[in-house]
Amino acid sequence: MSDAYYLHLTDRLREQLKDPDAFEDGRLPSERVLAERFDTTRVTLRQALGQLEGEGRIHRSNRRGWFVSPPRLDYDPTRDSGFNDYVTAQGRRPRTEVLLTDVQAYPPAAQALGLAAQAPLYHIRRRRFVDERAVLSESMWVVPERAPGLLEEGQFGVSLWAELRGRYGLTLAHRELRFYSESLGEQAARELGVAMGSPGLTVRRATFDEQHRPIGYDEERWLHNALCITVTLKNKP
Amino acid sequence: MSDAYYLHLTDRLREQLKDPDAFEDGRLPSERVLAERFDTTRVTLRQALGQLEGEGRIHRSNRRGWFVSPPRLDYDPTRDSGFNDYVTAQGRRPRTEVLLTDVQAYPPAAQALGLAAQAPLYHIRRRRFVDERAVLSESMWVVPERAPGLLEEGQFGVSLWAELRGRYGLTLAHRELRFYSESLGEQAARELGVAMGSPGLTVRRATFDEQHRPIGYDEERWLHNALCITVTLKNKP
DNA sequence: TCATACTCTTGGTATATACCAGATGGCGAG
DNA sequence: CTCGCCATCTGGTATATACCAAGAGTATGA
Repeated sequence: MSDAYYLHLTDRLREQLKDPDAFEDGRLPSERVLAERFDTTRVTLRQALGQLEGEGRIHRSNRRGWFVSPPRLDYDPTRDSGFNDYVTAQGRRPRTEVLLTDVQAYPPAAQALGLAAQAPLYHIRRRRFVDERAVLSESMWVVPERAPGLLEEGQFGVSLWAELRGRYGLTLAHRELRFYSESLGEQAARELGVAMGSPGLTVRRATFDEQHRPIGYDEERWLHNALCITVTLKNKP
Repeated sequence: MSDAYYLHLTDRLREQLKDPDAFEDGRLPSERVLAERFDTTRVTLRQALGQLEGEGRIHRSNRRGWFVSPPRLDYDPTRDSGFNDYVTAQGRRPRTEVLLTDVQAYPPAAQALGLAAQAPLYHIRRRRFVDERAVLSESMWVVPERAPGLLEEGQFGVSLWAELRGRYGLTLAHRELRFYSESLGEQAARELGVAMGSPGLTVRRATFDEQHRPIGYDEERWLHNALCITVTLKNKP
């Protein structure tokens, strides 16, 4: 079906997107304007926009409009270099907001860490930005015994891992990562300012120290087109 | 907007999906039937189905219908255990089809391997099934000097890595992986029997031997809800 | 027997239209 | 000047309808 009309629209839009100055502020005209310009309906136009969204070329901010997507962020979840470090290293501007800190039990975290389901854990929920665009909503659970008093200090805006390493002398020796593609749920969508059901990428990570004792667990929800996961490794037995 | 009607539809469908025997052959009723049953239009119903598709609960086969999705396959791209091995290990039934073998230059592969852009490479294109559902379309490029005569034998249906290891004594010592979420293009969508633009997950992998000489490069296009990437690692410096 | 043609069913694409709900920015009151 | 309201933008949801194109199975004919 390469002759569907909406595919012609995607082609024409793709063409325009190549010129970075075509849209002021990286903002596309409204759906109504575009539909009229291409002499079609909003329904069909939205099909074309959805296609480009899937390709990672554009994204939308809930009820604000469509925008040209910047290049994906390279992200290596096997390293514990902080978000701020690798975003800055790629010439982008990072920002972090702490949404919530509390103590709670979270059975999936407990299970991944090999703890009792109702074991209380330090919980930190954050939202992270690249160039003022919210791209990541994450929750982190830390085993209290590994980092007593962690929540009291509250400088999580920087690097939580640096904190764990520097203040508590923890070594992250062992990691279990899982990632998969899944549309964003209601909470994550709200926090990232996108429509519920927008495509997303989930990263779950459990970390352990050298004695294989659990340190923490975290769940990250990314806008799907905001990142490219990169892993470099050698000599896996 | 948790009160949108289509979200009620997803809730009701989700409920029904919990009962594995609710749908014969894992097949959902047609869109027309469902729309009538829920007293709505196909347009709205498709919105609900799209939501469930994004969640990975159902999937569609092009113009055949909607189906309940089986559990995701666990996949560790850092290991070179063959597709057949880990699919079987998870109690599923693997199958592989070789679509094409030839010699061609592929600049992205060459770049990832540090070779001249027009360097000829062995090329193998395959399609892989789990329980007779096509879930993966992949292309593999191998440096001819590492595996002379590779294409002549033609037993790629089993494990290509085993072949490289056993017949050519190659050791996969170094890997560079990249993965990201991206909708499926025309070719991959056709080969997997899904609609173009369906959500997908792309894995790119460059492999090197102990002397850091390039061995091969491959690109995998997965149905997004068919897999969960799992990586376990220790003591990354 | 086997390939071909037809038919029915399915999802895929499209038009036209309407109203809802959140984001924004300007205007006016304090 | 600042705060809060409100008109006006935006995308989000929904109805009703029509036709197209590919899959699947059945009937048909050599």
